[in-house]
Amino acid sequence: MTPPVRKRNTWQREAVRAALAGGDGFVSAQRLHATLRDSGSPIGLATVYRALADLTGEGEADSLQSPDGENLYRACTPGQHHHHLICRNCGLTVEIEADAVERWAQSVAAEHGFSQPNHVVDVFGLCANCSPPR
Amino acid sequence: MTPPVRKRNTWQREAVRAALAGGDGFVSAQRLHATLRDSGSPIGLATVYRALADLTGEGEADSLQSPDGENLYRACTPGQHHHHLICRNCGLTVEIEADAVERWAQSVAAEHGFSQPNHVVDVFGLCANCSPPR
DNA sequence: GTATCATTGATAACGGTTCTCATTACTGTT
DNA sequence: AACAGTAATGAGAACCGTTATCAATGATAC
Repeated sequence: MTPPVRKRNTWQREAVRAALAGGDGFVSAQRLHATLRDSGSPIGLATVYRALADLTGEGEADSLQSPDGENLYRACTPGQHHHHLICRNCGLTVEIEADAVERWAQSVAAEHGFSQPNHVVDVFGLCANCSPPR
Repeated sequence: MTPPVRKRNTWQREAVRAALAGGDGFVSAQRLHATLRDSGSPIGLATVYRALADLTGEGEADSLQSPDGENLYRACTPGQHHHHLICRNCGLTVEIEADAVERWAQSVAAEHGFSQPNHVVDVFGLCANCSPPR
């Protein structure tokens, strides 16, 4: 029914996907753009934003808000839902299991008559390396 | 040692505190400013931001980021740590106990060598009134 | 090859927040 | 009560991340 042409394959989109997959922790769109530019890609900033939004929508990337209002992105196994432990100094990210929290969010929401719970559960801290010596 | 003059009492600061205490759910700084202005206060926007930042720092207000990047504020009993269940349609807010989550965040952080966990745990959803009929 | 139309990218616009700096006014002292 | 010192204020500019605009480009179907 729907014509086969929905999304076109462009090297730009692929470059963003690759750059995201290559990175370790969460990256901001701007940082990703800078990285790509430094690697020689003449990709535009707007395109990076668009690609990231698409990837997030398709479940190929995970996004979250840093405490200072930036949107951060990270490659992510599709469809899988999990949370993160992020070092607020170096950006190191650990994916964490949160089944318990998952259930808790659901039940707490239901308990108060809320539907479609969209929880935000992320822990920012200092990783072992970045923790103060004492 | 430190001179007794640290913070001055101004009607502006008090007005912000009062407006915050009067409100029900979370409010954005801009909305709070508009409300104050509508009530006749000639208070400036920058001052509202400063007052909110101060109140948050002193633990008299709670702040969180809405999913679209705004900072929201709410009066809060000092020193008490809790989380929120927020209706993403009407803004209704319910304070929720999260002892379990609290402990979970601590242990998960410690488990991975992280210190000073600063967790973000908030649940956005649709309250009973705003939920779709079916 | 050609036509179509999603995608791109430079730049402008936008919205929230912070900064600047001259002015105001709270505070402790005289 | 008047004063001096100095936080605090406020209008507007500056900032920063993000989104919209729109002409040019190029991937895809035929």
